[in-house]
Amino acid sequence: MTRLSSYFLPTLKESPADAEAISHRLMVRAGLVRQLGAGMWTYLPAGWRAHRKAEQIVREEMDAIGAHEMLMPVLQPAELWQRTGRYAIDELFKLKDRRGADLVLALSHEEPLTFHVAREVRSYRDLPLILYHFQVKERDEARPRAGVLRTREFIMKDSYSFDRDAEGLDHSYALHVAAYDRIFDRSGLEWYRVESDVGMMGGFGAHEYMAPCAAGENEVALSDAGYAANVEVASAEAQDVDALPEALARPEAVETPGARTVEEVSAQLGVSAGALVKAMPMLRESGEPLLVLVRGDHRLNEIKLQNALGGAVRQATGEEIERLFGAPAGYVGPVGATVEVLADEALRGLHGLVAGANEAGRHLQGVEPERDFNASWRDVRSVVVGDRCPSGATIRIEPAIEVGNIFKLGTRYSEPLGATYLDVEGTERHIWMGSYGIGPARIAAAAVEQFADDQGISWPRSLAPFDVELVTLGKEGEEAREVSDRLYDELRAEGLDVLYDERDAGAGEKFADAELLGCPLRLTVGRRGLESGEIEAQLRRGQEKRSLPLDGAAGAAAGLWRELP
RNA sequence: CGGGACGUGGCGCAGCCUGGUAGCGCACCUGCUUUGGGAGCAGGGGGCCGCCGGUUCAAAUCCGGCCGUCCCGACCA
Repeated sequence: MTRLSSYFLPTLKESPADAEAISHRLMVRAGLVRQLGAGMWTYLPAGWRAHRKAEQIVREEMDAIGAHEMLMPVLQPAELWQRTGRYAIDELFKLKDRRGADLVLALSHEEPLTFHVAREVRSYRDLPLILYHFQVKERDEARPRAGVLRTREFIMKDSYSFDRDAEGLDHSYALHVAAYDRIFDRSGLEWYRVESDVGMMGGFGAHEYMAPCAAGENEVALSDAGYAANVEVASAEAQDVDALPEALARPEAVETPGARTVEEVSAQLGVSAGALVKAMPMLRESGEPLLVLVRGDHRLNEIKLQNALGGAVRQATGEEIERLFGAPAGYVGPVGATVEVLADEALRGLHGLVAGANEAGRHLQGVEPERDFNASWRDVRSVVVGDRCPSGATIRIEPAIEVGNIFKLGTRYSEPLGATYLDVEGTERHIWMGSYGIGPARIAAAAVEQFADDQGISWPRSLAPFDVELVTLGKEGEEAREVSDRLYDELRAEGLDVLYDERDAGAGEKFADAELLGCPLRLTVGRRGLESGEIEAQLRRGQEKRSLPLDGAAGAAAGLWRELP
C-alpha cells in the first residue's frame, strides 16, 4: 500500500543551498535522497525504489549472459591488497581491528574473488566463469561532489570473468558489451560506449559507458561517423595551422625578452599559436629527462603520453629544467637539445615554426622538424573540437558521466594471487580475467540529469520509483474519493506500481509534488472530470494531458503507460 | 592536496561592519474558512547562533584555533 499520506517522501520547495548539479537538487527536493556527510548519502524509500529498478535491469541482463550473482564482504584483510600492489592506492580506506590486524574497505572486488577462484578452480573444465555481486564500495575520494554522482560510498554491480586464455576473455568481454548495451537501452538513457584508459585497474583494453549530461565529470570525443572515445585517449587528425610563417633555409634566432608562454611569444612575434613548438621538459620514472613537443595551440595529454611511453612521467621543476635541459623555463627547445625528444604527430611536416633557442630571451624562427632536430613521433596531444576522426568526420566534445566500465585485465590479478588451472595437456596456466562495473545510482542520477525540466524529474518508465501517481482531489466521504480508491485497486490489479496521493492538501501542491517526483504518468480524479465521466491523465514527459473514460480507466491507463518512453 | 566561499529553528535567508534580551519567509501544531495549480484569517511551538578558547561589565557580532560542508583545480578503481 503506497498511500502518500503515510509514506516517507519529504519534498522541499527550495533547493538546499549547497546543491549545484541538477540531479543533486532534484533528488533532494523530490525526497529521494538525503546527505549524511561529504560523499555519504542515504536513499529514502522512493529513491531506493529507483535504485532498485536500475539494479533489477542490470541483474536480469547479467543473468541473461550466464553470470551468477553472489556476495562478498566489504571489510577485507589488507594482505590480499598488499599482494596485488593495490594497498598503496590513496583512495583505499585502511583500518585496524582491535588486535591490530590491518584491514581495508574494498573499493572494488578483484582481490577477494580472485582469491576464491584461485582456491576453488583447478581444471580447464571449471572455466569459463562469470560471477558478480551488488556491493558497497568505499573510496576515500579527494573530492566527493555533485550529490549522488561522486560519493565515497556507493553500490556497484561488479562482475568478473575467468577464462582459459585471451580468446576466452575476448568472448566474455563481448558478452558484457552486449549485456551493457541492452542495460543502458532499457534504462532509457542516452548513452555512448567509448574507448577508455585502463587507469589504475591495470590490464589492457577498456571501454566506458557514458551518459551525456551537464554535470558529467568526463569529456567524450564524438563524431557523426560513430567515433566515440574518452578525451583521455581520443585520437584525431589535427586541423591545419592558419597562416603558418614561411619556411626559412635554416633557423634564425630572434629576441623574445620576457616571453615565456605560448601567448606571450606568439603576441610578441605576431605569429599564430599553432606556429609555435611547445616544449615540455619532463622526467621519466627512471629520472631520465625527456623533452615532449606539441603544437603551440595544442595541449599535451599526459595519459596518452604515459601510455605511449609505457611508464609514468612528470613535469620537471624549474631547477631540474635549468640543470638537465640547459635552458631556463620558457626557452627550452628541440634544436640542439641534448636530451631525448618526443614530438607529437601534429608537428610532422610543418615548417617556419618558432621554438625555444635554449637560451634566455631568445627563440628560433623557421624551425623545421626532421631537418633541424630529430625526435620520435607519437600521438600525445588532446583532441579538440573540429579535429577529424579516423573516418574523416568532425569531432565534437560533450561532458558525460561514466555509468559503466569494462576492462580486460588479463593476468594482472591471477598472477599475484596464484589463480591458475590445468589445461588439457596438464600444464598449469594463469586464468585470464576481465572486470566490469556499473553504478545503479549513477544510472538514476544520469536519468534525472538528462530528462529534468522546470517542474522537476521526468523518469524513464523503466527507472521511475512508481509507474503511476494517482492524485485524488476528493475528500473522505466524497464521490471522487470513492472512485479514486477503487481506481487505485484496479491499477494495482493491472500490475502497476501506484503512488496514491490522498493527502489532505491543495490540488496545486499535489500536482507540483507529482511533477517534482516525475513518475511517467499522473492520473487525476476530481469532481470536475467525474461530471463528464472522465479522469485526467498527464504524461509527465512533455506534460501532455488526455482524458480517459472513467469506465475502464485502469486498463486504458495501463495501455497508455506501456507506450511511454 | 592547492585556491575560494559558507556554517544563525526542519529548509531558504537577514542580523555581524558599528558588541547590549535572536528575526523574516516557507514548513510544523490548533481552530475556522477554503478546495482542479504550492490558499486565507487568528493563535501557537521550536534556535547549545558549528565547536573550543580569548578580549570585554557584556559576544551570533571582535580575535585565535579547530571541525564541518560546498564550489574551482589537481586527483579519480
